[in-house]
Amino acid sequence: MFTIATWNINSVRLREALVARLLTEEAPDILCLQETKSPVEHIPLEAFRALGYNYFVARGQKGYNGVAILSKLPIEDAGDRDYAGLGHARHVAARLENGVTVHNFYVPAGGDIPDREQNLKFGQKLDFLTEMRDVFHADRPARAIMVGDLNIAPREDDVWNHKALLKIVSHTPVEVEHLAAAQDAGKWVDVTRKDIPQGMLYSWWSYRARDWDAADKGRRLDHIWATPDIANAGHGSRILRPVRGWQQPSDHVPVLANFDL
DNA sequence: ATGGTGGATCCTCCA
Repeated sequence: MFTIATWNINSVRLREALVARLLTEEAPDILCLQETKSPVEHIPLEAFRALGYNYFVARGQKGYNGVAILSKLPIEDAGDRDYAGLGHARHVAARLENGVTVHNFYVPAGGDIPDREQNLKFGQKLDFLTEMRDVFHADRPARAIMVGDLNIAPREDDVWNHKALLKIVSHTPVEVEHLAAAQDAGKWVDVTRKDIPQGMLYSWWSYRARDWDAADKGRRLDHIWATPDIANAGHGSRILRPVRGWQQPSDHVPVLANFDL
């Protein structure tokens, strides 16, 4: 059995101590980070190595984006793809010794206006999702897990108020449709919702709320999916809401799942 | 309806 976690850290250099705290308290075998906001060579690895995370695969750039995979289990670099040709570090993959491939994604947020005619970034988000669909369709993944900040809350119970968010980027029908097409193309199973089918689930709360905990205007933007051949091995999903209350937190919290593989 | 916060870097962009 191994545990995998995904967390949009919003600067791994600023929050090195928070990463170390998660690794100490939860000890996932694999931690996938997004928004590292750092060139790979400047990611602080010593504290993570000291905790047993001796394996590391990442892509980065200065100031923006960036994805990394820290692992206690041996992994090898399984490449990346520049989805939508943006030149951003938003995807990296790793392979475990048992043959499982882990994809770590950071889907573009998409700006504020949900219209590709008025907002270039929204179109780029849709194009990114369309290319995910096409890649999964052309080469159907097997024995694969895909995690990350997908920047879409697909279900009505993945947001604090479905009706109020229908025109808010991250929950518009067109985004949900594009995400569903990518999910369907790979036959991906939403492991978090397989394990927790009922009830409101959030993994992100805005920095802009006066009191994020009391207002509780959250969204489930961070996901763990698996291909059908291994999806039933996934269990014990959880979202670590208290992490949002840590000192100088990320606006996202870790999402975890176990796999009996 | 609006503005609210946070991070990195450049003198503003992105979320």
